[in-house]
This record gives sequence, structure tokens and C-alpha cells, in this order.
Amino acid sequence: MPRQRDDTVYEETQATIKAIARQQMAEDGTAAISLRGIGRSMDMTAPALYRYYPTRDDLITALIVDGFNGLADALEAADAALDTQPLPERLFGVLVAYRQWAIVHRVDFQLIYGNPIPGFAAPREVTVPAVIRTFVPVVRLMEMALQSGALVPKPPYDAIPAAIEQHEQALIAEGGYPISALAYHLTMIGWTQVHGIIVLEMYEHLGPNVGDVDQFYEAAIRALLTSMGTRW
Amino acid sequence: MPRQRDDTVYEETQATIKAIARQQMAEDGTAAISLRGIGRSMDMTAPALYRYYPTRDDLITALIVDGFNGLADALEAADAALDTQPLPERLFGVLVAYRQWAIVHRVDFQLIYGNPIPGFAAPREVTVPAVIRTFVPVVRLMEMALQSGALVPKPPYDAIPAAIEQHEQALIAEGGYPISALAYHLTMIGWTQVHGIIVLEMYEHLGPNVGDVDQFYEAAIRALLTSMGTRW
DNA sequence: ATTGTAAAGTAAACAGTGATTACTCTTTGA
DNA sequence: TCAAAGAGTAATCACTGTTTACTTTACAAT
Repeated sequence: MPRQRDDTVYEETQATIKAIARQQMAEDGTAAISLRGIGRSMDMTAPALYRYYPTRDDLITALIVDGFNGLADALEAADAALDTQPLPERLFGVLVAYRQWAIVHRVDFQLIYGNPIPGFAAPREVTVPAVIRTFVPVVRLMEMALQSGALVPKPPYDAIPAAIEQHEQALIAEGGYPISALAYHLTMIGWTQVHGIIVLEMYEHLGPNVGDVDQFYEAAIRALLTSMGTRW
Repeated sequence: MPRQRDDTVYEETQATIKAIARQQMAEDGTAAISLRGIGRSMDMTAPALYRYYPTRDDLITALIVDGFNGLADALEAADAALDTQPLPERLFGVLVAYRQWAIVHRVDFQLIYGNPIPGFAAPREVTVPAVIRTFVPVVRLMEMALQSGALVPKPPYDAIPAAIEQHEQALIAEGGYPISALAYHLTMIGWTQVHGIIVLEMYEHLGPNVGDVDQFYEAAIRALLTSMGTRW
């Protein structure tokens, strides 16, 4: 609607709105995003915000996209920071960074991977590519480990059910990634394991059962990578 | 407050309220529980519901407790139904039942393991024991498998980090369960894996990536059990 | 310098929400 | 028979997202 003389102040206002929304979430949970509350915090009335986001769901969608990108950035940064390490440790380190980001950015993680709002669900055409970006660093390291012999797939992790391999292969071809189906598949398994621990931890279900979640996480991930055939 | 002459009609009304709340959730998601809406559906005004649940959060807590018990019941039923099967298949079958319940009772699962409402979190003193009940069947089968030799723990799944073993051992002693720390620990790992797949599937993140989630789940669980040392 | 136009913001209102209070029936046990 | 307690209601408070109609502000071109 706007976009004429001063684009930057418009975008700055959008950024301010998102920042305050994030702050509200951090204080009172993902569902606490309130347009009227945001308005109050920046000396504006609620309807004025509609000049910047046509609806509350659009604001939330914007926050979700930011969240995915933040996670992807963190993983890429961890990957880059560990580039002198041997491949298995690098892969492990990126997975540790994954959980680290989730814990530090608690509500963002809940927002992007949880059940943020009433009937609201972010449009898949925006989330699916965003999700893919978050495990590109992982799947790439996995592929490198496979090719370099740092990971020699060991039964039962040396095979993929036919129907799934076909689907994964199609996705890889579609995206044009230089990746084997096995690297992709092992990443999916690792991803689900990582995610399960983080989610249970986040909602206070895991801590009471294992005590030190840090140690549990690292042990579980190392065990999984080992059982896949990682040579440390 | 009540509890005098006619307890049963009081409890029936409570049950009706919960049933309608569940129906509302099923239609419009976990956050769609509205006291006024429930009232409308049963020809009552909203304030009248406060005779049965002092606050909306108490109603939700009751629904959560029901949810945990429903899941636990389903697992116990699956366990019982499979009692002629060999132990590994029985364990596998119970884990399949876990996901089955989650998919059939979508919103109940989201309610008990997710982030149901604004700042709301069910009191831990009620959820923790309920959670424990849900994995009693699993941990028992795990112990039986270990003792019978159907599961011979294989590295790296034959050891537990010291601090965690200590915590788990204390929990076991506290509850007085006839269970080894290893059985408990392997259950925790399996639980987190199961949970990760279900949660990602539930919010439409996994399906697009692997296609047939049924197959992915069964393959992943079989692979995990195998790598732990299961003899099928 | 003035004017016209579009962007930015506001006030008021609508239809909801959970929760509380004060009140009225209705049933029942002594 | 009648007081007491249970069950329910109407009215109200303080919120929410959203829409509409209106006003202010600021800039660009005449």
C-alpha cells in the first residue's frame, strides 16, 4: 500500500512492531501477541498497525519466517566456526547449536515448530522452504561425512525403505542439491531425534526424567551418530 | 463446593462440559476452548460453568489429565493385545500404538504435550506422574526384553552417562519400580525419538520431507531398536 | 508559497472473550 | 412447612482483533 517516498521508515516501523511482538512473546508466551499491547508499547493505537500488517496472522507469519531464518543463520554460523574440526565433531557441533538456539530463542522455537495460535497455521508454501534451509547445513555435513569415510553407514542405517527413498530422491532432484538420498535420510532421522528431545525439554517433560538434559542430549546424539557408523 | 445429595448428576455435568470442550478442540484447535461456546452448546450461560470448574485453566487441566490417562490406557490395551507376540514385536507394537493414539487423538496430544494456552502450563505435580504412567508399559517391556535376552544392549547403547544414571536410579528407587536404569534410559531415548517424529508429523513438517510417514516411523523405530541390540 | 493528494494515525464501534458479582429460582432435608 | 443450600442467570468489567469514518501530517508539483 505505501511504498513511495520513504520506504525505510516504513520498514523500520515494521521491524519495531516485530521487535515488540517478540518481547511480548518472551514475557508471556507465544499467544500473548496482542496488537493493542504492541500499540501501547510504541505510543500508537492498534488500528494504526494495520497499515503495516493487514492482519495479526500476517504479523505472526512474518515472525515465523524470521524465526526460521534465525535458526538457519545460527546453524550456518556454527558450521563455519567449526570448519577446522574433524567432520564428525563438526556435525555433532552443529546439532548442539541447533538445541542451543532452541533454548536461547525459546518462544521463537515454539512459534515456528509448535502450535502458535487458535486456528492459525502458517502457509506451507512459506514454511516448507524455510524448514529446508534449516537443515541444509546438516545434510551437507552428512554428505561430506559419507563421502570422506568419516561416516560408513552401518546396518540398519545403510538402507532406506523403497517408497521413502523414492520420495526423498525426488525432492533432492527437484531442488538440485548435490546430495545422496542416504545423507538426506539419515538427516531426517537425526532431525526427528533432536527435535523430540528439544520439544520434551522445552515443555518440562524431559528434565524431571533425566536430570541433566545437556548431558542427555549430547549422549543421545553421539550414540545415534555412532550407531549410524560415525568414526570419531 | 457442591458434593451433597446428588453427586452423580454433578459429575455427569462435569463430563458433559469436558466432552463439549473436546469437541470444540477437535473442530477448531486446542485454543478454541471457550466457556461461552460450551455454555451455548449445552443451553447454559457461561457463569454457570464456574460451578463445575472454578476457572478455565482448571477445565483444561482436567482435560490434560484425561488425555494422559487415555494415552496410557491405549498403550496398556496394545500391550495386552500383543501378549502372544515375541517381546521385540510387542515392544514395537506398543510404540506403534503410541503414534496411533497421537494421530487419532490429535488435539488431545497437542493439549498434553504442547503449548495449549496463553501463559497456561499445567501444574507439574499433576503432569509428571501422568507422563510416567504413559511410559510404564514401554519401560516394562524394555526390562523384560533385557532380562530375557531379546535385547542384548550393544554399544553405544550399553552405557549411560554417570550423572544421568544416578538421577534415573534415584527416580526408580523413589517409585519402587522393578526396573533397571538401562531399561529406563533406553526408554527415554526411544521416547524422545518417537515424540520427535510425531510432533513434526503433527505440524506438517515431516510429511513433505519423507512422504509416507507411516513407513518412516516404523523404519526409524525398528532401526533404533535394532541398533540398541534387539534380536527380532 | 500554495495547494492538492496520499500516507499515517485516531476515535468510535462491533463482536467476541474470561471472569466476577449480585441476584433469583428450585430442590431438598429436617 | 420452611429455611438452607444448590444451580442458574443477568449485568458488568476489562480485555481481544478488526472495521469504518474521520482527521492530521508531510511532501511534490504547480
